[in-house]
Amino acid sequence: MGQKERSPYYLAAIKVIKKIPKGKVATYGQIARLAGRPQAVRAVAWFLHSSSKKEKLPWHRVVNAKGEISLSLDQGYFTQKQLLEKEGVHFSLYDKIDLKKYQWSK
DNA sequence: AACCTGACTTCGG
DNA sequence: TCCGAAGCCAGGT
Repeated sequence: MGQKERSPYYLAAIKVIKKIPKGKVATYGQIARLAGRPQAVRAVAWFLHSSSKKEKLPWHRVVNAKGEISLSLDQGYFTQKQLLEKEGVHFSLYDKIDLKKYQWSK
C-alpha cells in the first residue's frame, strides 16, 4: 500500500505517451490535448521529466511544437537525438524534425 | 501555506 | 518572420 496517488490526468498523460509508436514523435501540446487538458502542457513536461524512468516512457519521442529537441546540450540532447535517429527519424539542418512527416497522428 | 521552477504553447507587436 | 510576455498545471522548497 505504499502507492502514491496520482491524478487522473497524470495517468492519462502517461498512457498517451506510451502509445507513441516507434519512429514517430509527438509534441507536448498534442499529448496534453489527447490526455484531456490541452492547456496543461507544462504539467506534461513535468511528468515526463520526473517519471520517464520509473514509468519506462519513450520520452525521446516527445519534442516541442517546432519539431526540435527541448533539452539543453548538457542534458540529454544527444541521447535523445541518437535514440530517434536509431528509430529512423531524420533530422534536418539545425537538428529539426519534419513534423509533417514524423509526427504521430492518432 | 505561499512562492518558484520547469524537457511548453500561443498570441500580440 | 522573429521575439517577449502571459497562461497553465503539478511538484518541490
